[in-house]
Amino acid sequence: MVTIADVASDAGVSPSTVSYVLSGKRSISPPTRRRVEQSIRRLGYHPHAGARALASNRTNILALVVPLRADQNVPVVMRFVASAVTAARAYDHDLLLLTKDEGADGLRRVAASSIADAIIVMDIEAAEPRVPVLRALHLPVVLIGVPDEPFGLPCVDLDFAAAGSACVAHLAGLGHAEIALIGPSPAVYERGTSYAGRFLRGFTATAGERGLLAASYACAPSYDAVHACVDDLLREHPDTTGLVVHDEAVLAALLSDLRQRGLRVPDDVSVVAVCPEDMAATQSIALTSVAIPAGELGRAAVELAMRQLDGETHHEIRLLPPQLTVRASTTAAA
Amino acid sequence: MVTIADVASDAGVSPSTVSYVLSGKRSISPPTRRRVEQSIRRLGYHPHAGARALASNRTNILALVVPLRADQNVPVVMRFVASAVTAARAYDHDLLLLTKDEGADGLRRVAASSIADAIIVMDIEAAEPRVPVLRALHLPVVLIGVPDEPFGLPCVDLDFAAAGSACVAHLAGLGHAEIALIGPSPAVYERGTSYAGRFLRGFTATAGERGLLAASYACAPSYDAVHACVDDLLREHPDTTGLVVHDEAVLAALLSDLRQRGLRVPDDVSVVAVCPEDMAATQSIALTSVAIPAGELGRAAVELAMRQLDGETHHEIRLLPPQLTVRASTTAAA
DNA sequence: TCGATGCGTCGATGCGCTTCGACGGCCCGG
DNA sequence: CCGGGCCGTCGAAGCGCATCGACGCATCGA
Repeated sequence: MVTIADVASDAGVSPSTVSYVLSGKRSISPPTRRRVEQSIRRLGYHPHAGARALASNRTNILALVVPLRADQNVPVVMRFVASAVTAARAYDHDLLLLTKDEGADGLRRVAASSIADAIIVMDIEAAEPRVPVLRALHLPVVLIGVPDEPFGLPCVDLDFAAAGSACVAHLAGLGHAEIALIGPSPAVYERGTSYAGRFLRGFTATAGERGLLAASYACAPSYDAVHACVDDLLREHPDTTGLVVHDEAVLAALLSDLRQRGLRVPDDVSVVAVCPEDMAATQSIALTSVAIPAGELGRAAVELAMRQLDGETHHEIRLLPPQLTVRASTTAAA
Repeated sequence: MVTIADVASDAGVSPSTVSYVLSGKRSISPPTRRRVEQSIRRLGYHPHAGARALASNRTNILALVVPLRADQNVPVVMRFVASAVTAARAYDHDLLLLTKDEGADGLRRVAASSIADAIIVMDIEAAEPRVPVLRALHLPVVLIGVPDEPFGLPCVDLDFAAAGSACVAHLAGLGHAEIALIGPSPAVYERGTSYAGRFLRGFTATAGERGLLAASYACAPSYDAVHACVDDLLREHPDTTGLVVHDEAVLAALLSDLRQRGLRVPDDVSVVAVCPEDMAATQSIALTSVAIPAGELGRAAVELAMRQLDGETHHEIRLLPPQLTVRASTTAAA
């Protein structure tokens, strides 16, 4: 193994000088710096992560706690993870993956063993039980999602209320008078995931302001459940002409179900989806949608973490504004 | 921070005794062990990961290199990651996530900085350029997928040749005489991903043995591409009654396309899919399928890694046998 | 009864790095 | 021409742990 001492003797300097070249914490003369950098490259030196962590109390590792239930929203989680690991690498950090299953003990373990410099937690519930634990950790934390009581913990999320609002406003602008929300499966509501409620509130409030009739359904992501849900919807609100779908897992089934019923999109029903961009574009019809900016969220979360590591204690709640893109699935009401 | 010295003085023993209690590498009398364990629990002691790594040359971290292209096979990757992290935890290890984007340099970095004890690499291509690098790393490595030249590196994968074979055998058994394979998008073949070719070989060989007419198409995962692909298929092989779909991204689009053409599944065409179990069950019709055992693969990969860390150098290539489950999408030929 | 054996525990050492204080040489102002 | 200050570099200490050799005590056979 190549150590800092090897580099030092190769470059004819002391180990501490090499360290300072690497960290930039003291000024080094250009010629010396150059010699050291050459030696580093030539020997392929990389500091031993453990030794560095021991001496500096910094691991250059970010922990990310993700939900790995299969029922979850897999593509969104995956995109989030992808952008987080990329963003972390841009700050010269690595990403350690933890599952929600490990619970509070897992968080304590990670903190106590100094395995990571900060923790990013996805899938935050409204009454998030991990919040007190996270606060007691004395470690930088970033939440993806907004619990009812964030207690000063920094949060990042899509502004779901505004997203619900935007969907309704779009349909209202097209002259639709009766609309319905097809929300995520009942399980999501039961779990108390905060975004579902926030979206629903934005949806309902704006429908009220605009004077629209607005129903709302929760639907599990299976063809049968979707079929039953649409049955209910058409029975209870036969004049519905606008649909807002807040669950990407349901999209394919819904579009297929509508087609089988002879309901054309957008001629008979306009559909607005809340889903990742590329998903909206690759359904059987290109969907007007509010994007779930998983990539931006991942980046933002890492940024907030890094900022805390730099000593800023800027306990903000950053809600990304929704972006509605009009595609082929919505049109003016008849 | 609670250190081993704190535990030691709390329990009235020396630090080394605490260490031996933890590692079990020397025998400790039951009373002492009990006192130490109590102190550990009471103080909430967890060894400092960096210090442990420095002293023992073991990090208790496994690195996992995943492809994070969006075009990829997201649900399968996610399942794999999920099971790998769970399996790793069962061995008291954590999972560090790396992206394929980092390439060979990333592998060298991880190895040189002793950040992980072993590396698991997904998305192996037939002519995998990373194989020589991985061999030179002097670190335990496990490949998910089988390159043309594994050179002694342990591999885990589904036996795709057998899977292709099983699909054909199932359709042949039902009396289908003319079948077609709808394979992954041309991009996958171009990249030289090894599993696509192996599946195709199994498919073709068994079709030959059984005397079936077998065509094969590569299809990108979009509704348009699927439509065009089915156009070609029906024009060139109008008597096809059995379809093997080896790309889960294409499934929903294909089923929807067939329905729109008035082709009923399974009455007019039988469909066998290669996809994760739950995906097969949640399409518009429950699909006869060969499972992609992402969970088992993740577990197996971690096991092979741990085994190498235990000193075994059992450079095996473990191909999991395919499991075909008959569901509602296949029936006897007319 | 005495030496040999083995079990349970301890102290010291070192893993590779960061960081702090110190020091020598240089430049500048008086 | 001399002293003070600054810049660039070095040496030493210590981060928390695993591990090795050593040691004391009890046990057993001769």
